[in-house]
Amino acid sequence: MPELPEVETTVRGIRAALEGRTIVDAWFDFANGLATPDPTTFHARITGQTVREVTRRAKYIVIHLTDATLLIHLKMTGRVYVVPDDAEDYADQWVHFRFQLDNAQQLRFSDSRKFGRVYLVDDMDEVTGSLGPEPLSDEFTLDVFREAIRKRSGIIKALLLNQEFVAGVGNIYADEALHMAHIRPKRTADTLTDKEIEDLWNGIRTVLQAGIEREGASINWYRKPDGTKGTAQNGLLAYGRTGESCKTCGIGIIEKITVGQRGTHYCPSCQR
DNA sequence: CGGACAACCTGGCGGC
DNA sequence: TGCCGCCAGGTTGTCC
Repeated sequence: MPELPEVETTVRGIRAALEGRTIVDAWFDFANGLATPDPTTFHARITGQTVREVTRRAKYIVIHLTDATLLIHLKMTGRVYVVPDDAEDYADQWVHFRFQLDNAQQLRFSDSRKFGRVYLVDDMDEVTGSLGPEPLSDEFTLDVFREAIRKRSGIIKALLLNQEFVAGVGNIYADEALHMAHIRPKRTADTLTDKEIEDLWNGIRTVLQAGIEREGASINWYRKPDGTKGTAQNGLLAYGRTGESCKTCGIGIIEKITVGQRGTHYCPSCQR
């Protein structure tokens, strides 16, 4: 489910309810969901810590505590939300982690497929250290992107999904960025012209920014922390539009193929 | 470096 | 209605 725009929307949605609160207890029922540390250490350590700040790095929710950092990765079906202790939510049926706050509210982590992971570490770099640049940051300049592309030879879509190359792009926004840049997903990085690299750099930033402005794409599982849907799915031009007419050129019909084991959508007419 | 593939899990949907 | 196979927004590890 969640890519950079969905995680950013989630972070913005839980920030106010978490910052300044103290975690007084923690509960979970799926041990594999706790990546680190071991359950006993986790419970003992997180209890009593206060939330200083809530941020995002790539697709990770980063909760900075008094003396540690809690990271949550939503993977495909994760949702997090903060609600009163006695509140009931549709997604509760898949809740595997609860963090009890000091104001009779809980941070809940729901995840039907159980792919999501929780980390409690001294330094977030232990988890996020190998990630590539944040595509919407000032550091991610066209020059930086061009130089990085020039060192690569692999299939461009797979490269966009490689979190060590660019952090936060997932299957939806990779397809959308390539569509916007008129580049076929199976092209290899070493065939891209300078113009195409620039268009792709623009495309990545544009589709991610648009995704944030629309508060994420709710195609299937993703919901904002308040339980409602984002609207980015309404603005997609390639992803999920198999068999439909291309809105960009008005000529092609969107095709679906497989690239690197992922469903991939593109217009054979205007993506070359 | 890179590509193919299996694993991790469950739910929803289309087809028969 | 029921069952079956397939698909899914992500990542990691293995093998070649």
